[in-house]
Amino acid sequence: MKSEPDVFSIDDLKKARVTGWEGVRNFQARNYMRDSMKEGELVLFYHSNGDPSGVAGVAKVHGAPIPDPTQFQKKHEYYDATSPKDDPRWMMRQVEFVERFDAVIPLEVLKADPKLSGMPLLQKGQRLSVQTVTPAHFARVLELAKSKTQVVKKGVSPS
DNA sequence: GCCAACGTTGGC
DNA sequence: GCCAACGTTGGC
Repeated sequence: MKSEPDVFSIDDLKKARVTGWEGVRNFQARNYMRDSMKEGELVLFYHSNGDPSGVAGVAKVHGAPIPDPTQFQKKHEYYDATSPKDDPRWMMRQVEFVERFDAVIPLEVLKADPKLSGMPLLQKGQRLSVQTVTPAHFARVLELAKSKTQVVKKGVSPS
């Protein structure tokens, strides 16, 4: 699941502990949340438009699908006048904080890893904010998160 | 800020 | 049902 860290970061999730994944207005992403996710499943938390962009931690699916409340809030930027109250168009999941990685695993590192080849996140042009991860890819990302030999991006000073 | 890639909308 | 126009995403 992707979020812009300026808007909602892994640290924000840690503070909140549980949050509703509001604002998804893409049908495929909605379908993944509504139909594919199972309660208790783990989620990679991805920072998009980050510095760097990459996987920042792990969350897990909390509870059943529920209607995204913002679709009915007139003043809200995610308001959708066409969504019927008795049959909400936009369903979301709640996610619970699990883990914050010591460092974001940069997109560049993910792309360079042969074991992650074919991962949907890494496909050119994909923009889905919610997408699938295979168990093997998931395990590999966790491995990278634990690895001390993680490639350090050139030109980034240590802090 | 730029721009490629993509989803959605709406005219026909 | 096609497709141009438009808006958005997100890396860079």
